[in-house]
Amino acid sequence: MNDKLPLRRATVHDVARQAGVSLATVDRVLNGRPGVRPATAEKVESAIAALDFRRDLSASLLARARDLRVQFILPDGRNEFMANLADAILRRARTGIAERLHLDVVRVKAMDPAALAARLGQLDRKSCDCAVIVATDDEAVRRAVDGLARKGVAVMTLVSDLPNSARKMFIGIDNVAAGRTAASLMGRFCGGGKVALIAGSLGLRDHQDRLAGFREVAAREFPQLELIGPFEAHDDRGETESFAAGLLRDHPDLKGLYNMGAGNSGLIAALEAAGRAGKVRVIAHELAEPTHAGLKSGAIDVVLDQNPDGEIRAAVAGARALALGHPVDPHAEPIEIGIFLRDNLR
Amino acid sequence: MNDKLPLRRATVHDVARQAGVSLATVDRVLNGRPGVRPATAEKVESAIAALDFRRDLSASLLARARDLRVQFILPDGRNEFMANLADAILRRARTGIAERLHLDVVRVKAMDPAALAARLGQLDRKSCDCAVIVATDDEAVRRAVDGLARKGVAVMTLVSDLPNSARKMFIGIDNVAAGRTAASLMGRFCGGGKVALIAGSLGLRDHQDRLAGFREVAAREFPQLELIGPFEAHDDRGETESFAAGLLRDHPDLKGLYNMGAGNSGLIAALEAAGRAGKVRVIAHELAEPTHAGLKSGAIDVVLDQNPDGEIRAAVAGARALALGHPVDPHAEPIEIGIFLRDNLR
DNA sequence: CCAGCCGTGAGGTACGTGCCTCATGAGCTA
DNA sequence: TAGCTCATGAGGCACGTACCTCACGGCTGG
Repeated sequence: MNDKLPLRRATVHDVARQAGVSLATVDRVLNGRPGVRPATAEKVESAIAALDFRRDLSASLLARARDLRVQFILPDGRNEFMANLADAILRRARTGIAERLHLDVVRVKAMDPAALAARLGQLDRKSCDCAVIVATDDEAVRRAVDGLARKGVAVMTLVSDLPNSARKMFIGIDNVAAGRTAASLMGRFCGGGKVALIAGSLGLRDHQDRLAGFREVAAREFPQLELIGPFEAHDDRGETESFAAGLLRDHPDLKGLYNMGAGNSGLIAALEAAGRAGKVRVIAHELAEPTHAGLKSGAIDVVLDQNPDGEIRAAVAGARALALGHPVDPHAEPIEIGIFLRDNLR
Repeated sequence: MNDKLPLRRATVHDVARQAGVSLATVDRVLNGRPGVRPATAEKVESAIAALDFRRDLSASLLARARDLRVQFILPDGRNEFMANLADAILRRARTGIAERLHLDVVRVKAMDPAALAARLGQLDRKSCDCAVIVATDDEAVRRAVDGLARKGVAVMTLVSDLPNSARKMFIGIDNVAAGRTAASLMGRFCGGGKVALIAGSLGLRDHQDRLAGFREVAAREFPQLELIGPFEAHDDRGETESFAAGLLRDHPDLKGLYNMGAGNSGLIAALEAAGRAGKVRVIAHELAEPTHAGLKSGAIDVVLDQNPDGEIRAAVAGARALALGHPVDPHAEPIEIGIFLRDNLR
């Protein structure tokens, strides 16, 4: 009989009783509605603390009778990683529907800050609780993010961050660590010799970070490596292919190649055309169709990956926390760097 | 006005109307209660399909007014990985309380099938919706699992599976792939030479699998490696230390060492005592305190890891699916093999 | 002194599902 | 044909929270 009481979770009713106020007042405090004297609010807060009350998520979502709406904004283009990210979102959306979670994806022109800012401007509180963007580091985007925050829409950055803005959270890997890891593996695989570095664009924060990490470890632990580059191939298949072809021609003794950006299918094509696939140690990023094939064939040795499903999971968890008004650490969800060889392909 | 209708999710009421039956009948079908003619059930099923109805999780949990109770049973002892797993469960339990999720952990004597079976026998429907166990491959355990299933308690295996039992699901990494990965890295790091293999026990399925994977790739891709062992050190720190010490003494030319089991602090101690830390390539399993330290100091080169938080997340998701009667693929949640070097330590 | 505002209490409905009881009618058996 | 079982309908309460209206008393300013 009374043995069930200690097992029961505290409810708003318990809080009201404990605080000596009415249910309505507890409700006002809990949901930040006006009309409560600070002293009264204080009583409620301490009752909440004393009872260890936590709002019941199920009931809460049910009572609002409204989905949590999360709007993802990704760059468009032929970038396989972004396509995988979009797929992961759609997958999550299917199971999310049972948890009152409505996920939506739009693509905007890649590397076009104005397009991203404009799309952000169209969002509002009614249609969207949280926007998740792959940020371009730009003033217009920063202003759009801050504007949205003022309108009450939480903004989260994904993959690429936007510091000094009103974004509530960043989800992504530590790209400096990824660069360090690449250097560490490359150093042990090659021993010494020439290693070429290719980036998408040095204007992208994540590529910059990878480069910095690689250089740091290469200099400290593998001084016998001779670094060539970095070069920019703009995440483009064709450009990467022709560039890599030239590199292989000019350096018959090339031992290793680290591609920090996309365009890996071009890279593989160049290696195969030169008959050097499997002879040059290659480290690339993002496990997508081309890199998967490259690992299998032996043209690529290692792929460093940020798991799209994991990132989406973290983003959704963050969005939910933000929407429910929980306090959130901007970098609370460290995404693990996936390392793939031919032998642990998923 | 009517623009909201297409946006609304279907409810049981909609299903009832569409199927031309009452709410009660829909409820009977949904919850597998008796008293529905097959033909009628069929009508309900097709209405569900037509409307794409999914039971609202929030409402469902709320209505049961009852937590989902998940009982974890882990081996006891000084195994750091199991301790980390227990910590991960407690962490998850704290946030789970808001989602009507009650997680509990008990430890039973390690490598003692009878103890595990006995503990399983104490569970029942009332106190537990789902049991999650690190299985020992044994007949008594298998019988206990099957008995529990008959009592209506779902059983899930974690880390180490129990095939040919009534367990509904297995959560863990692909240990054969882990072994292959270890061999692939070891081969590239060493080039050739003597590599020693240490397991906890060859009676453990996961260690067996790792061994098989390692041998497969070593034989195929790195025939110049000379494999020594496998030896059994029973996941014990002291035993591993003395054994490794002997190994290092007997083989001054030892190039690599793959420890498939626990006891890594002993391994590191032996390496340091012999002055060979950093000179022998070492690959170990599970990122815990000793292996973390080993990576940092350079005594260990690579740690293959199964992320405890990820495994618990998958286990909880699976438990929820099982409890709600969703169909579940026994191996639906592939856990990624984490690969850690000094450079991407979390 | 009264109008007006503010803080608060009281009580209700709704969200979608789970689970219960009771009634009804159809089909079966003896 | 009485009595039975079984499939189904009808309806209601509960879960814990969100959000609404209305009322009441105290306080303030003019």
